[in-house]
Amino acid sequence: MQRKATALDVAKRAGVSRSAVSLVLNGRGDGNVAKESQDRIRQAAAELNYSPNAIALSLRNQRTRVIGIVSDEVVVSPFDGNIIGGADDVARAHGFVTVVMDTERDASRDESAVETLLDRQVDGLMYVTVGLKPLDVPQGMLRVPSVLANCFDNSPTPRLHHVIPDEVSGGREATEHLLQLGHRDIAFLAGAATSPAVPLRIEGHREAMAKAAIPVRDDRVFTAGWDINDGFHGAMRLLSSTERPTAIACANDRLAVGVALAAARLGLSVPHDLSVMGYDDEFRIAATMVPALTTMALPLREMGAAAMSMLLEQIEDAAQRPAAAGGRAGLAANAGLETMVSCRLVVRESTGPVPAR
Amino acid sequence: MQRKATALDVAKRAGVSRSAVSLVLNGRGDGNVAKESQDRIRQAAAELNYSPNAIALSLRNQRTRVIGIVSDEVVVSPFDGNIIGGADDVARAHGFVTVVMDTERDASRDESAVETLLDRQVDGLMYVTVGLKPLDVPQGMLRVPSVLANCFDNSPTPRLHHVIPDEVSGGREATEHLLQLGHRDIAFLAGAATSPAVPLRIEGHREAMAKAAIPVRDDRVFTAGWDINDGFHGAMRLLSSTERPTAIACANDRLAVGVALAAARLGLSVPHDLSVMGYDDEFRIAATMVPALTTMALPLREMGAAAMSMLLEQIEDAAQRPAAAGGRAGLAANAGLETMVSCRLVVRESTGPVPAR
DNA sequence: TTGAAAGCGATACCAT
DNA sequence: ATGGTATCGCTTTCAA
Repeated sequence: MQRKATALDVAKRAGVSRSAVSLVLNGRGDGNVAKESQDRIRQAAAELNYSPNAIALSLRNQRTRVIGIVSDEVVVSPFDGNIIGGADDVARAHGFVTVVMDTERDASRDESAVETLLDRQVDGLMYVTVGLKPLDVPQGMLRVPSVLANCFDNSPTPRLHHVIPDEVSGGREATEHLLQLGHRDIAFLAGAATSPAVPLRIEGHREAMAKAAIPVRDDRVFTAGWDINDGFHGAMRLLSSTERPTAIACANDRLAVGVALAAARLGLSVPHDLSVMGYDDEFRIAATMVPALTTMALPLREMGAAAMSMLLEQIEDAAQRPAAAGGRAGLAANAGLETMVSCRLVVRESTGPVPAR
Repeated sequence: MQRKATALDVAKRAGVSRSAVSLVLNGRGDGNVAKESQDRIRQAAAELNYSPNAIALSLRNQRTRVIGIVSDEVVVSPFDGNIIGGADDVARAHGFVTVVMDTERDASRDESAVETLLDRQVDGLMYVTVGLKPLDVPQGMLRVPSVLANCFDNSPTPRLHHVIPDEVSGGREATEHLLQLGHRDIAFLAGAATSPAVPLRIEGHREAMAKAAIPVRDDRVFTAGWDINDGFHGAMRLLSSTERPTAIACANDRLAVGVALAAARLGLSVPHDLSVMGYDDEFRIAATMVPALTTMALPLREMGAAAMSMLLEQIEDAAQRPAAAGGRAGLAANAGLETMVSCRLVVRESTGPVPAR
């Protein structure tokens, strides 16, 4: 509760001026301050347990070293969470702190969240979404360096850089894995039709099938939803017919749990009678399922890290070029506005060779 | 990228002094500033889209309206996340912003996270953990108003207020629900032995059984772990014997998923042949399981909200009594250091009447 | 009713 | 080598 020591306290104790304290503690003592004074200053600082007041620093330097993150649904999601985790790692490594505001899926709170952050003079802004989606970029994000993670600027002329997973190749590689195991009759249980990720993954699936010269049956690919019960019902439909697929690729791990449940209920063994693939490599689900799920891991932490690196670079650039040239020049010079990060196949126990006829 | 308007800009535009602007915009215009000037000021502010610089405000007022939250594992957890969500709601309603630092289960980062937050002059601190646990309180937390959520001060003489769930009654009510359905042979699949929540819930279970005058068999209560596979193996052990329990209460929902999986594999129908209970009401799991899980919901948001209210009160108190009386007086005056929040039974489809013999 | 000035904590320039 | 001073944006007291 007692007040922290200030630079003035340190100066008094060391018998020097505030300026000297500032110079020494910022490493520019040599050549400016006598060695003896330096020692006294450092000792005094240590004794008083001095560390500079970040607020005063921010006001003075006109940079807060704070990055604002707006998320549509962090708090209940291992997805957003991991993106933010990856972003935070990078930020911390550069001496930045992140403050995240969650709009809890209420898009009308976007603008005000951004304004709040802007009032606090954040050096940059990042918007993170749970699932891949187009975003109506809040106006305020155009006023400071900003970046998008897992979403993209939903405007005719995109203005912000975004980092997204490569869903097409994710879908393709998932199917390729199954193909390699000898499967020919592969069903694809996609997520909810509203997600832009869904058509992309399906596209990947079709590419893989085409390459293997296997026709894709219409009744083997459909949108189900994202939850366990959706997977369960989809699987029941797929598996009840006599002519059932030998493998089911799912658009996320919870769907795969539902599929496994259905299989168990039908007396089908996974992976012996049926191979099941997940997607996401969801924490606490995929690795501990029985059997453990083969899945396509979303590169969440990498995405967050990439987005933050990008953002920090922009901020650095803007600081170099003091208030000149309209600010966005640095970005325009970039190769493009899009960074795609690859998904990663994780092979576990829920997939296996196609059963003998 | 262009600089924001300051109070000075507004003053110039309205043809008054900065002081006038400050007074009017803070609602103390009447009696101090001419009505005419007030109008001009408000209009100028609107035109310039003025909002005060929160950093300058913080420095001036010596309060930042920022609450620092340290968490051991937010980013991948719906648990911490919901506590923080509840806390953030309350903070926002009072004009505060939260900044959360995640230590990612590395306790050695506690102190430095707290120091970082303290350097940024947070008005208060809150520590949140994923599971109930004793906490070695970081020194820095004693220097500003602080509160603990889902953890408690692990020191001979606790100093910080904490908010935790009432695990004993949670365990008891779960078992009572099963008892009411007619079950007599009830197994209890507890989590990992290291969690302090486990003995508490078991205690509740025993209380309920005792009240119903049913002896608890030693082989019906054991610690399994927290994951799907743990539930699966525990259930296989329980269900393979000819004399199997008619109900299994689990210490979390993922265990229950494992149990359901085992049941399906053994050809047992839930809830017809076997009732299964979860715990936590985990988002995206419990409600969408097949069958949907009856579970004991942890009052996460309520806990976060209660903790934040508590904290904000402390901060208010401290502000009233300017630097006087050693600061902690307000807390000591409190009834106690502990707030317990009840769990809530959520009945869905995985529990049913005991099967006829 | 209004404006001038001090001060919050730190940095950087400019005299000395 | 050293210390005084202006400055960041804002609130608040005090004099006019």
